[in-house]
Amino acid sequence: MFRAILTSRLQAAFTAARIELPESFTPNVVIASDTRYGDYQSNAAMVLAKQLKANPRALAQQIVDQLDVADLCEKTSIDGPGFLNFTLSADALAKRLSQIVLDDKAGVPVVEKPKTIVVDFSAPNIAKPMHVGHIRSTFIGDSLARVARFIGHKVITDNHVGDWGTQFGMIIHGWKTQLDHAALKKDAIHELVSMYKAVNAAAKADEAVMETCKSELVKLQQGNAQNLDIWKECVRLTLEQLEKVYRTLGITFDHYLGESFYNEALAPLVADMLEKGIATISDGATVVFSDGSVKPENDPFLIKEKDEWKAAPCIIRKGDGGFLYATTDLATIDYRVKEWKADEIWYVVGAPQQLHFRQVFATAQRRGVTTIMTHIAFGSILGPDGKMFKTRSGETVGLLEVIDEAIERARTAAEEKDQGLSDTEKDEIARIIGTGAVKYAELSQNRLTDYKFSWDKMLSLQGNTAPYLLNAYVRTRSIFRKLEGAVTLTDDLTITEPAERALALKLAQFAENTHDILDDHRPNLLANYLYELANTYHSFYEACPVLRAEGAVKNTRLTLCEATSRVLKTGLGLLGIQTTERM
RNA sequence: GCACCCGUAGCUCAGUGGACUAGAGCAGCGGAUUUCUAAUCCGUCGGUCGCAGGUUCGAUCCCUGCCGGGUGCGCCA
Repeated sequence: MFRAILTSRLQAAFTAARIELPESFTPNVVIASDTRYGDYQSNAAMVLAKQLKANPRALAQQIVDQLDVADLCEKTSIDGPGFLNFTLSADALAKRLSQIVLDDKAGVPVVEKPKTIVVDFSAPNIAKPMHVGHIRSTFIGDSLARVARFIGHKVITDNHVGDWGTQFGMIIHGWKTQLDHAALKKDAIHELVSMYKAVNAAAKADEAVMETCKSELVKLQQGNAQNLDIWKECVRLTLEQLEKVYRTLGITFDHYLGESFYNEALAPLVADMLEKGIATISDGATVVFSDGSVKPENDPFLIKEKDEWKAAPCIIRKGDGGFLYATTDLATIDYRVKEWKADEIWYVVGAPQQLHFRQVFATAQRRGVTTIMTHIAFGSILGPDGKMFKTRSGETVGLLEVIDEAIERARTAAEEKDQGLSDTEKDEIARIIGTGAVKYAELSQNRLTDYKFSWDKMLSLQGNTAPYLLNAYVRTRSIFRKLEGAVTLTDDLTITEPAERALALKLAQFAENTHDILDDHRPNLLANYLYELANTYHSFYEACPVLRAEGAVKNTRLTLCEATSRVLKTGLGLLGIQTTERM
């Protein structure tokens, strides 16, 4: 990576210039946002000057005098108040280009210290409607897992399905009284969900129904054979269908350890916490209170009410003996730490659950867990009216409906284009473009901002979308199909045209961009990068004929096409998006 | 009330470990095609980066306080 090399050269220059660096100071090099001054830049001299109370430009000059970057840069300059700007040489770019083409990771280095990372995402509930939030969790989690794995970490994906909870009281009651077996056979999830909704409504209206549901739940929890069988069947049917959905989306999990997997661990866990004094009994429930180790305003176990900080404990066992979400989460952490030796656990779960995770993480830490636990939060998907899309209101947007519609639109577009493809080919291309469009619509956005759900935007085939990126890829492949004769790609590269240079530079930056994604767990940085790359390639494509060129120029351009092809395929793959040779 | 997230162009959104004229897409307008796939490219129109202070040579970005929207806050998940 150019950025890493420049950083270490800068470091060497500080040493050579005998500038004493304060502790905690490391020179910082970034990709220039404005290429007029250079390709990479550093504000190290300015930051350091402030700390040393020196003149930034003079300090910058001292550094530049000792800086050895002749093999990389054609120009190094000091601009403005003391910025160091680096302009790469055409040779360095050409060399880098050949590395990208020869490397099976398109030039992305692996991390020095691989970690074991558990990624917890998707987590649909059995027999409860999937809400649109599952779209975000599923795509963001899958992409982050792919990126982490790609750069060398050991990644374990775990679908923590909601297969045990209060919804089963209603489901079992519904199963016994109003199940439509024919409908269940046809579409299990659909029938279970509509049954759940019907019973939910009935229970709200009629206290007696609610009581029956509760008693069915208690029977299930006590191990009643009939209820256990119904529960098992529900889980089996739902998982079967879910796997089909995941297959369509190209998403896989290493494990499906749902909530029920931890049932046996809950009672001992609570007992242990009571014994250790981490938990106490309060109003009949078992809870965890603040230990006063942090300031009240940062304490997840406190809440201010009328100028007074009051306890907001984490409940791990209800007064009636039942366990909760937090209890299961704590048991799950134990398992992941003990069995999988997780260094990190990532929870890709909506922002509203932030407080819950802060409590759970703090509790786990008190129990001695040192694994890094991160809540990778995301915002809500809003309806067209700008309000929350909520399942309770009845408005459910099925993930499958969205995907199907997207595939159909892509199919229509493929039909209109008519590239002389067979129906089977068109079907496959429509699937890739359709699912890719939906995934890209999600992943190209900052995960924290709420966004408005829009069919048109999600399914659009124009603008900053998956089809745009795929089209760039298709253009690279098309050239190689028409190429006659063999070419040794990496021989004799000569970068001269501005469009060639811009593309080579952009390609080189795939490495930095890929590594940056995990700094803040943001796949949209990769999406943005790929969009810029596709855009740069399209411009290059218009400006620089490839097949009509000759000699070293043709060779260079073909290498640029090949590198673009690889980076796009690899990068889209990290977003969970497949590529297609034609479209 | 307290905590967290968000507030950037008509619409939908990027961006920033503090710089130079704040970027895209869509929508609008004007161009480019006997094509290496136009699902493309080039140009143009469009913004006091919610408001007010502070730190700074310099703030959309950091700090404080407001305003607006959203979410969460003891026995749901």
